[in-house]
Amino acid sequence: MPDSRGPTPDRIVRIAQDLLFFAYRDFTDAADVLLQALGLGRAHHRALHFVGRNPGMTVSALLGILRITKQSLARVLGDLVERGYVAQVKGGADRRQRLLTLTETGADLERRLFALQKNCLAPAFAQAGPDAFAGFQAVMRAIMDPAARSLLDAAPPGDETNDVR
Amino acid sequence: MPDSRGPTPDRIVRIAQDLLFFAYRDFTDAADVLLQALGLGRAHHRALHFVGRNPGMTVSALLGILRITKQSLARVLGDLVERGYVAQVKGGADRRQRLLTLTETGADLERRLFALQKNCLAPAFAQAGPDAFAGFQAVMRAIMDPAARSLLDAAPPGDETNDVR
DNA sequence: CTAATAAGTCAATAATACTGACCTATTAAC
DNA sequence: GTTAATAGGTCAGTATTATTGACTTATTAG
Repeated sequence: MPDSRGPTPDRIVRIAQDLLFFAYRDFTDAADVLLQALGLGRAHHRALHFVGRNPGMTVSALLGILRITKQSLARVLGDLVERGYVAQVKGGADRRQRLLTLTETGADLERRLFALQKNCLAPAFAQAGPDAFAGFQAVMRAIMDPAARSLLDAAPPGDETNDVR
Repeated sequence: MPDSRGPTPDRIVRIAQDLLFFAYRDFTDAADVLLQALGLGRAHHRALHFVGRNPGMTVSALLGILRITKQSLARVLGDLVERGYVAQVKGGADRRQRLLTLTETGADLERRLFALQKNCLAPAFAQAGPDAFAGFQAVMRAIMDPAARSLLDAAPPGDETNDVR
């Protein structure tokens, strides 16, 4: 008799491993041309992205998201501040904190990097359709650490300076 | 009047950036404990994974998938061969080729690493449901390079030694 | 006043990757 | 059959991103 069951659980996980590797590889590759032209790396892009998404965030919060050490972040953040992409201001409530924001130049760079990744992602979502995107979102959220999930839920909608209104 | 349109395209791309970062971060983290205990890194895991998925593949094919240089792969592959996880045999049709396969020890290690990632992924898929997985797959496939997509389609189903039959 | 916390810093090291140059064995093309 | 291209390997030097460990400065909290 034919096997009427769908793919086995292991098959599904195998497929997902491949999907995650290739999609992430090509997603991150998208911004590399611009980064390389500026002498920046992916670590800089990640920091720029999360500061842009969470203006006024603390250094600790950024460390928690990136899951790297303070010393690793120091180099990256130092570069970004030195080049005028990121600004640090003392916290109002807690003056030990250095709240991170993008400068205008930084926001501008982030938008250009965003545009490159949008070129990669937007056509994919358009082709797959809204239902597929909803499934994608549900799966990706379920894969990630619960802490990251609630972090996304708590995050402000963020500026949408790229949107045409 | 309320805005009846869904999220703007830019909003969707912003969300996807976060989803890709966090899901990939936690997916890759899952196998780290075992890798570290063995003194191996993620690069070793990636090589082991793709050789396991494509037994008898050429070195060139692996380089094309990983998108690293021959010299970078040399270290990783050298470690794996030296430790008896990967075997190289001369190609039959083209004897310049060194076809890559996992040894029994290598397949065993790969299964243990697989189990760790399965712990991360399988519950997520179970929770999200089969329709969500289909959407996830459609989106991830659309994100990746067409070459990678056809590579997945061409790939053999792979052994499923982990499956309970 | 003392503890803990937020952040920064110096130094050494590891993992992963790169460029460039060069070599061997084998296959393919003329 | 000589030549050119290909598959793979190797040596040397360097860059990026990350680590551990030790220590310092502000500032806040108990």
